[in-house]
Amino acid sequence: MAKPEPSRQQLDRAAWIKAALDILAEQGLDGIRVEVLAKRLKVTKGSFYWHFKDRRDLLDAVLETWKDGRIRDIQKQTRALPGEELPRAYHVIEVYSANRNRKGMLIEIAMRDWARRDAAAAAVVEEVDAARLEFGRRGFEARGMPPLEASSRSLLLYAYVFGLSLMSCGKFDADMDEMKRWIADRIAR
Amino acid sequence: MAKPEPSRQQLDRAAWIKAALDILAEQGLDGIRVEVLAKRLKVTKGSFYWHFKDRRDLLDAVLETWKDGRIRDIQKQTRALPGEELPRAYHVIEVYSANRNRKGMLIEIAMRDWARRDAAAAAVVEEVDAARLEFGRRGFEARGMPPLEASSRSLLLYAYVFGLSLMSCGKFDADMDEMKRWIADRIAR
DNA sequence: CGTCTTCCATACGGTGGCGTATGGAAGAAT
DNA sequence: ATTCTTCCATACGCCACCGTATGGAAGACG
Repeated sequence: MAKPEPSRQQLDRAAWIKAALDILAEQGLDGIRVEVLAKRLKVTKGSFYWHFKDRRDLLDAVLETWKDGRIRDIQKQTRALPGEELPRAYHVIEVYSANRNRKGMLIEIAMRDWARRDAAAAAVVEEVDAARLEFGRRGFEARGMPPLEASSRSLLLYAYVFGLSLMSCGKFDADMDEMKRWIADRIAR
Repeated sequence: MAKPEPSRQQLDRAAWIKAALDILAEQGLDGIRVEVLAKRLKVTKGSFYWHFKDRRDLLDAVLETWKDGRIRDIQKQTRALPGEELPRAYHVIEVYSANRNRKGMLIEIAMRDWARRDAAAAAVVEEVDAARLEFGRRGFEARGMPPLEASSRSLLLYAYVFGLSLMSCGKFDADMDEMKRWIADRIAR
């Protein structure tokens, strides 16, 4: 009565997409192989080709799933702290530049590497980026900044955050936390 | 008398490495396939396995070649504009965020994607990043900034530059040039 | 002129991955 | 209980790629 399909653990498209996103974070696009996913899900590819037309079908589903999640995240953040634009900017920097949300950042990178070679992926990434930049721009404008400055700060914020995620700045400096705080102030204040 | 090997066009390791770097920019690490490179160089893999032990041998050579080139670039820039630290910072931003040097930026991304999966690549990227951050830090310190601020600005500069390269900011805003100038001022001034 | 070294071509076996075809198990429907 | 539908297993052909083995061309060298 509770679940719609409680009886036996059957795989659906969502399970394959989730596994594909895991691999995407671990190994990038070229790691998403049908037979590898099947082994990981402990089934055979007979199951895969039941739920998906082919590998490309899965990849498109992965793109859509990721895009929807990112857009939803933005909307959720917009509702979470209405009117509190400055803390929100710090929150974005904190979330994306920390080591938690590591898997999310790995997917971000893999997505952008994917976008270099695939038009569909490029379109999705562009859409997500545009939404984020617009979200940031509105936040800065709400604090009374002129449009150019607001757009610039928003671009600087996201470029910094993504750039930081692919600089292996492991042991550059022990004062990394203080540096990050200085930078956050420089971007948001 | 001029060239050491002028007689007939023979391939050496450098030719294979250059082709590998081309593919790396176009398709990423997984595009570097022995037989694909051979076809592109219009030879067979018999040649490849004469010059290289195996595919891994080529990949290591690619890493070394790229690292040496990046380090050399830094040293060249240090000599080019001695004492002119502020123009130098703007120059870095200009070179790395423009659409020229596109291939170089593509390799940067591919390199960092590679570093996620390969310890040797991670070590090389970390070395290059450390050198660049140190180069930037010295520039800001030479302008009289305290160490923490100099390090932070340097980190912000490179994170922004690399982040920008993987944001498909194609049509975000028509005033991209003005925004880039605003950001450059914010980072360097 | 013959031999040696350098460099590449050819041919082969092996692996991993894609997509298809077909059969079968197990619950749902009647 | 029989049939139908859903979901997965098995088996197959195909291709791309890796690495090896071996032969051969062409200049260097005596």
